Amino acid sequence: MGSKPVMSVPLPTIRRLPIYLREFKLLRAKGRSVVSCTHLSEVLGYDPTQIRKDLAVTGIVGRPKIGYLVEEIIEGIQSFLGWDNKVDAVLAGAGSLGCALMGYERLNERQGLRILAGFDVDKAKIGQTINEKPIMPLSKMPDLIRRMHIHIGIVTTPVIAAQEVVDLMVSAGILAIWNFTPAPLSVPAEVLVENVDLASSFAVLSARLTAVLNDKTSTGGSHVNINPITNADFAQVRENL
Amino acid sequence: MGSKPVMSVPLPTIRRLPIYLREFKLLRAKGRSVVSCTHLSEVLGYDPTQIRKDLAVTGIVGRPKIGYLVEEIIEGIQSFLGWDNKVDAVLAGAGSLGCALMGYERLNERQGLRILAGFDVDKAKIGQTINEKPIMPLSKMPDLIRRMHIHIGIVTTPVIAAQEVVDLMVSAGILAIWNFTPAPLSVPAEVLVENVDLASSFAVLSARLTAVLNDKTSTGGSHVNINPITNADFAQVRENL
DNA sequence: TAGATTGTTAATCGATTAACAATC
DNA sequence: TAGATTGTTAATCGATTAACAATC
Repeated sequence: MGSKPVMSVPLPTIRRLPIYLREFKLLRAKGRSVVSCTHLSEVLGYDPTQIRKDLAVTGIVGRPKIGYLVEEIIEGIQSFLGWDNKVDAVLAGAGSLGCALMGYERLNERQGLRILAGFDVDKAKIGQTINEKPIMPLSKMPDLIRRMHIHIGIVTTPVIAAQEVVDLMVSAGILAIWNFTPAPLSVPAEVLVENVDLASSFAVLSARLTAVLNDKTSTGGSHVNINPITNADFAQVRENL
Repeated sequence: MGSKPVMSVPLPTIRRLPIYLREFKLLRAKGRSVVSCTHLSEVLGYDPTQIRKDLAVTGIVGRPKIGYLVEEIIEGIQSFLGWDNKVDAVLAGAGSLGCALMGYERLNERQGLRILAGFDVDKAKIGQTINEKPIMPLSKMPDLIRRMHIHIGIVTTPVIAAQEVVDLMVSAGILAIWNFTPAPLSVPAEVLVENVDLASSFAVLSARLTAVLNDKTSTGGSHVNINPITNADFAQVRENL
């Protein structure tokens, strides 16, 4: 409750908190009850001062010479992130990614995100259950959101359907959208959107790898496989089965 | 070829390039042949100056009064990212997320990432094919990486297996790792790692939503559903099937 | 031409890192 | 106590935004 307004907390800090949290839980499992930033810094590769600043947003204070109490800082991070209470969500688009998320128990156990149901327009999917969660017709979604006061909507539809589905979610009262499609969603100012953009992530890997490989070839380095694989190569892959 | 060394290009810029690329392709499909930053700015919500700076890294120059040639800038972005050539990858961990990625044709069509095969230790999965790509025993992975000069490894294993699998990949010659597990991987300095961390992404949504909801309650705002749903609620969900 | 739009240089903003006093 | 570690203030670094001359 005494924590700072979240808007003033740097986004990079928020993104790092789950990484600290995981490490603290790992250390707790190993029986450690106190941990110093020095130690965390070695494991995670972050600057110790940055770690202190990051952890400070939770309101938890460490002890000079000792470090942070593992149990206390775990509670603090979870409370800051809202992961100490279960929160309900709906998911739209029961394709392979959507179903993977519905079956992903860690979201529930660690992050407190409980996906109540998936929604789809595909008759073949409707009626199935994934991880005990039903897949229902999309037409039923707004009513469920309203009746259960659900705040979080997860979008794993084909990109073409994303905006339409989001409009449905928003008008039914959804406040936060976790968007797994590449569509740039338009929502009212008060609705939060967090994008998981695989293309953006892959771009980083790809651009840096391209630069590395170009460097190697231009400096006459080792052999680089520029050409696509041949049919013969593919036959070899199958052979290995 | 004339492009700047990628290390000097800001990471946020690289992450935005695929977003521009998608928009340019959309505009091309609509028959547009030139686009201005002003227009892009309206659609994507970025500052026009930022868009100009971002696009400049590709080496493509726009025309004053006109804007960018759609076809030219598409080529430029793709070339900068290395998406104009197919690149081969292997995937370790054929769980639901791994299989979703193997079946995700857009990675191949848009980003030029061709996943040749998936690897797993589960006998039940080995021998299956996803999207015409075989799932093979993990023990065969290093040999395939070596023989086909594969540079990219995708890690979708359980977190416990991640480091071990990455070690296998690295010693077989993998140069870049796309990590979908929450494990902080340790690799030699020359190996690139890009993490897709669902927990970090959800943390942003979650922390902001928590802050919003706390605000609402403390200012005596509208009803907020704090309590977990009841069994009766769940019965209602099922009823809707 | 006039005006829209570009690329670039300078100013601002925000996050990271360094320096250091406080403290158990 | 002495030394390790904290929290905070100041300095640095990097990204975004503003200002403006160049140009089709």
